[in-house]
Amino acid sequence: MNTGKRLAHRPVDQAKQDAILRCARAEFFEHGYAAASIERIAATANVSKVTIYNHFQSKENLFSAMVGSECGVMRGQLPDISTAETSLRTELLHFAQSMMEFLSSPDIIRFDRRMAAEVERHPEMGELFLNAGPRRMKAMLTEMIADEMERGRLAKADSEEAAAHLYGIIKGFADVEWRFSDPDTAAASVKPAALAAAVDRFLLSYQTSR
Amino acid sequence: MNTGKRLAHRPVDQAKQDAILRCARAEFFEHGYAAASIERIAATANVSKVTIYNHFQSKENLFSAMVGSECGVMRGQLPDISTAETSLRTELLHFAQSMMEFLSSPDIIRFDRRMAAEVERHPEMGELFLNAGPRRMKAMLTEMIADEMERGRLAKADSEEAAAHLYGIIKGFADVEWRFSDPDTAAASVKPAALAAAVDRFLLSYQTSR
DNA sequence: TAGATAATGAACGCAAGCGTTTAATTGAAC
DNA sequence: GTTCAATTAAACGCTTGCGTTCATTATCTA
Repeated sequence: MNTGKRLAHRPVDQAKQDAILRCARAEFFEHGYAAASIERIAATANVSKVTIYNHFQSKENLFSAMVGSECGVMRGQLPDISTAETSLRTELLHFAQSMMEFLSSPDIIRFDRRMAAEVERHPEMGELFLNAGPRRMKAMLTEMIADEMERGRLAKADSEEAAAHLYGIIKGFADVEWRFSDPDTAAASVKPAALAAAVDRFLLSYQTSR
Repeated sequence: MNTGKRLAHRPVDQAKQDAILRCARAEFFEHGYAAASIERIAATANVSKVTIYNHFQSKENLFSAMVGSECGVMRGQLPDISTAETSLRTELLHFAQSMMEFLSSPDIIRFDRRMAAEVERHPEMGELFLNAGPRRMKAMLTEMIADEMERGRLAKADSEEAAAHLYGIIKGFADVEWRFSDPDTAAASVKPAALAAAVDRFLLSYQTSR
């Protein structure tokens, strides 16, 4: 029977697959879906156009694959929430810092921009992205805050709501500026003093009274 | 000499101008700059393609004009900050309400998406948009908060920073969800209770102690 | 009514780019 | 070495769409 067993004499070149996805990412990010050119991707990846059509079946498909892969990468880069034993303020500051570093990285900004634009044509990709990024981050943050409430370092309240408040107070207007300015200078606009101020304001309304 | 004096015998049809801009808006919003079609705009606006090229000179130009006009419209729709004599909490609630209504309207969400995507190719339009919308709102909010600090209903602090905190705590994760989901259902997700909670948290850290 | 301008429709040249086909070449597995 | 899928380059048909030209029609002012 030989069910599915590969008897082939030449395996697929995985390096090419990766190169295609990498170059597709760059092309789609720079030009958007419609204006992206498969032929340009092929040229950049040093690959024949036919090879692209053999691996992925269409432009649509290639785009989906790229987004899926990118979401995977993003998942691995989400800011981690420290589990070290420190003061609450230090813990929150650390989160604020790594969250803002993450959100202000040019890659994430460009990805965010493109996804927002393509959602009109591909609503399911919006869901994909939300689940891989923002909602994941929200869940992590909510859990961390719920823990702190349990532990008594934060006043008991709706942890999901508190997570949104912390997230929002840290971001302020920053993300808006980032999305409409040069992504390569975004990270530089993150001021540690502002992060501290935001965290302190959050603590003022959520910290348990002593 | 006849300096600039119009001796013409048939005036430009302003209605057509407007129709073109209106349809251009729809086309650009739905397909993005690259995939938008001048011919489709002409057809939708019941106008000859040549007429479009007579009024605007190129696709680029038409896009710019559309964005400029749209920014003007947006300016006129920004949430107003009440000057009525009410309690601080009521004032802030009113702002929160109208801000969220504004930001969650499908038009604004779609405009935001498209602008973010086109900024890569047209950085100056990002500035245009920022100045017409977000920065304007930030300035209004900052002023309102500075007034309240002056008046003593809010504790003295950096008013710009406080504006960012208020803006952020009200928004929470909402704008992210909006940007990547169906714009037509966004407005429905605004919960008055959540607005009140956000405003109350803001007041907890900024209201003058009594 | 005459003269000038606005608007139209149809066709054109041109470029880009998708997705396919073909014949030829490469290279790992056996 | 033989085998056979993976890969390639080149060309093709096809569609879309920009921006232009031209002859024609509509509409306003004087």
